Amino acid sequence: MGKDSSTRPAPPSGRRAERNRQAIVAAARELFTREGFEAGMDQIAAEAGVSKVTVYNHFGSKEELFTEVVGQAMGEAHTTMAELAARLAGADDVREVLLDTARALVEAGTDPARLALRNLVTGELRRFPELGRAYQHSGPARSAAALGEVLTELCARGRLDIADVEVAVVQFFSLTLYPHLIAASIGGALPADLADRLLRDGVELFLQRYQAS
Amino acid sequence: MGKDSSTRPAPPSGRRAERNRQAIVAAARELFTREGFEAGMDQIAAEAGVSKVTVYNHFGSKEELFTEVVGQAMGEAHTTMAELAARLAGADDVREVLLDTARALVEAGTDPARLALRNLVTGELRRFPELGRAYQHSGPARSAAALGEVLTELCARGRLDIADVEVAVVQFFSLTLYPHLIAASIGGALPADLADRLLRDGVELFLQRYQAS
DNA sequence: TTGTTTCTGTACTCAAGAGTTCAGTTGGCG
DNA sequence: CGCCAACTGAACTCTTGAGTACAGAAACAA
Repeated sequence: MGKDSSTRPAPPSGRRAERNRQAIVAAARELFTREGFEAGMDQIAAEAGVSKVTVYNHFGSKEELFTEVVGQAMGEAHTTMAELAARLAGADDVREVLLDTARALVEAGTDPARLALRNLVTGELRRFPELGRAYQHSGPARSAAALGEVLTELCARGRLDIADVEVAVVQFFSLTLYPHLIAASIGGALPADLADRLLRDGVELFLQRYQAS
Repeated sequence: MGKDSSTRPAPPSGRRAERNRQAIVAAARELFTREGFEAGMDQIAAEAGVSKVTVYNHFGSKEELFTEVVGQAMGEAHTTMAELAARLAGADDVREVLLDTARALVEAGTDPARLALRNLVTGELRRFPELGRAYQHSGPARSAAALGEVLTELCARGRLDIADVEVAVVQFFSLTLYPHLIAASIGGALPADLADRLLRDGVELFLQRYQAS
């Protein structure tokens, strides 16, 4: 009967509505990554070229909008790693491809927009506890799983010899990507030359341990 | 001449004032780490058992108080690493001591209060850009330098053989501490058994590469 | 003791920003 | 065309929290 008081009116639909929705999320993403969660709804609405009321028609609250933004960014993040893993799986020269993978991983992982979002999630963990878990699950965890499968595959094909794949996966991330994330988490960045040595040496270290003899 | 309009009245001095100052910083630290920068000044004053006005007599603003809290925590953080490095320097059995060092490092680095503060700094980077640099400089950078010296020393004594000490230092941190920091930065924690394998295996990996032959 | 500094408690100002209201407009679908 | 859902814009409410004012009490120093 009539309107359910616990259900808010369905979000707008239609051509225009869809356009607006996209614009809002894009604007929100832009502003959140640039100014943090402090970015104002008025500001976001303005940037999206839309009235504030429209924003609230699409997303019931700021929290909801933020969740949408972060959620959207996650899918993209994992895509990268999935592609990398695919390329790695068919490798002939493991060293070569592992180096490429590491390079691409670092490049993707140090993209300023992505880093800003990462740090944003970190900072708003208290406000969005679920978001941390979601981020973990649909980002890092899936990437780790993907890399794990590939490493297992490479073991089966006799290119690598890894006793504890779970550990090896973490080590690979640790030796390549993590130093950058750590630096970025306090607003810094690794000097280019150190980053380069770290990358080469990291892959070397990894192979020295796990390359099939 | 009288009072300089650009200079605020000197902070209170005296026995009682000192006691209060301590209490305020302690309370602020407690509340900031527990509730983030959103913790209210009223709340802090109450926790310190002091009037809000008193807080403002000692620290001109919330920003100032926050800076004081973080600054204070930094000194302590480095102390740990300095001690570890000292113990490591005189090592006979490098493997053994390296393992201990790693264990202690992880233990210290995963202390909830410290992690909370780390993540807090990450989240407030936009508000306090200097703080990131200060944190970097007086925490990680000093610790890295300390470990670097020790590794160099161990090379000189023929226990290790490291070509690029700067890289080796980062690798050591990466293989032991960083996975924990990364997990914590999105609100997670490594499963105990994985953490354990990671630690042992990390040290092994490190030694396999750098132990003098 | 006496004078000064510091502290208390309460009540206040002020600014910012989330979310709402509403009367009126516009885009798009049948 | 003609209707309705979606949108505008501007003014408005409410909450929250930083920082202040002030008059009186307590500590402390000389």
